[in-house]
Amino acid sequence: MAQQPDTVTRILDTAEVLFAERGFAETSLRNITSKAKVNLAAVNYHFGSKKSLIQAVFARYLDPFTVRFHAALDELEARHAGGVIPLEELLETMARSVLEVPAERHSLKVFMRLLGLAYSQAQGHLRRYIQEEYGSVFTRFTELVRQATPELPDAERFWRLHFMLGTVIFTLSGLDALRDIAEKDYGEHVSVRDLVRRLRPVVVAAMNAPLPEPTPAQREAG
Amino acid sequence: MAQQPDTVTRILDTAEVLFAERGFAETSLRNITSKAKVNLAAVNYHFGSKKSLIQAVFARYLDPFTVRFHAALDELEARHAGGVIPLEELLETMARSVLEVPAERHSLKVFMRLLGLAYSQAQGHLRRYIQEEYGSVFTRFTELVRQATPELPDAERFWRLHFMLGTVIFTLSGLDALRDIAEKDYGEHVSVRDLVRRLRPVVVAAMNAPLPEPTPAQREAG
DNA sequence: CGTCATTGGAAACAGATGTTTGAATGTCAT
DNA sequence: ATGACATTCAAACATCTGTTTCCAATGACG
Repeated sequence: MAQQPDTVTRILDTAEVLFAERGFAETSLRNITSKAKVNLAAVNYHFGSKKSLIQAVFARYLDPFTVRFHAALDELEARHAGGVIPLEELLETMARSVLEVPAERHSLKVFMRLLGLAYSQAQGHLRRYIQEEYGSVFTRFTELVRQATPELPDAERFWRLHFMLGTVIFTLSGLDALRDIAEKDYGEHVSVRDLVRRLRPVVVAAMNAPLPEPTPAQREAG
Repeated sequence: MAQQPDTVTRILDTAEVLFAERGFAETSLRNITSKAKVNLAAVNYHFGSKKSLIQAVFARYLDPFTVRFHAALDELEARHAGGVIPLEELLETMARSVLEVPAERHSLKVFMRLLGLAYSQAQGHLRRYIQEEYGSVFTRFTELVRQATPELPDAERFWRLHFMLGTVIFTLSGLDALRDIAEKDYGEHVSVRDLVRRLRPVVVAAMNAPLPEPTPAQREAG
């Protein structure tokens, strides 16, 4: 009877799916525990609180991701031996790292949807937790992007990176809904890898877009 | 004592702010009514239910928006008299219509944050409501975009439009958090108009990006 | 001035929520 | 087998949720 995974794993497996489908506030502990076939108290026993459960769900994705991404960046830096890494390769590496992690065990859809929720849901504790726990990888990545795009003003690069973050998270986290529309309208089934293929030239073009016209004030000053 | 706006308006004004700050599920009717200084029962009396209140909050933004946007598109079509409207002008018109509406009475920040929530929150009823009520403007807009970008395959244009929708909604709905970081790191205060200025070349470049490499299967077929 | 429909408000409702409790059960090393 | 420990379980807890009820206040109209 111990053929199925242990309680902690069953809770996490169920919770991540329900969270991804309905959000955090809209998913009760009773939803989770009944579907996972564990006792209600098990969540508070193993995780302490619902907040901690949410963070644990994220950690199970983000911990392996950061390890892999750091390793991939190490290898990339070694390959270019002190030189500048082209933007395309940086983006490619990030995409590959994101795609690899959930492929092992979980679904990319869930992963991206969770990331989307982390940004959009109130849940201040989550943003803080992710920032403190995983901010360093992002910092390392943005520094490499800075070297790859020396002609971009810092502020402009900052905003464009976030523009593209929005593109990716929004698209992949709302994928199910969009996929339904796309399939109905164009009869074309869209896989995640297909979407990444479509995203690549768009993101590159966006990062390399011409600078915006300066405001009148800036024109006068510059 | 009737100097302040009536009950319905006070409820809507308060609700939209709280919804934008904390999401729908995380905002209780008691939060709203106590802050708006109206009786708890007033919400159910005037709106019927919390769901309807949420929809009413959206309607107060989207109704004027669709009117203005349709009018702006009418004018644009008349100006080009049957010819094709350039993509830049279409995007420009959309941006102007979005910016105009909340300027009158409410904050753009709230408006965009609500749009972001409409996509990310579960709230199936909301997506359905918005789609049914306001889908036609979006359809008209996308048809004009189709004429402006005849070289793009339909599916590609569909996805790129949603990529850009993600860029804009994600950025403007998480604006407060991003603005804090940007100001801390670059000392530069960022207004919404400033952000729109930065978005313009990025969105245009993204829409005009080269087509993605075909998949091996497509290469073989095509 | 009196009538009556409409709007406002305090209280109560039924149900759901996260969390805690204390006993029962299982699992090992001794 | 016994004792120590970790886990599971059913039940209760207090609190919060959206909604409804019922009565008082209000205001328009004959």
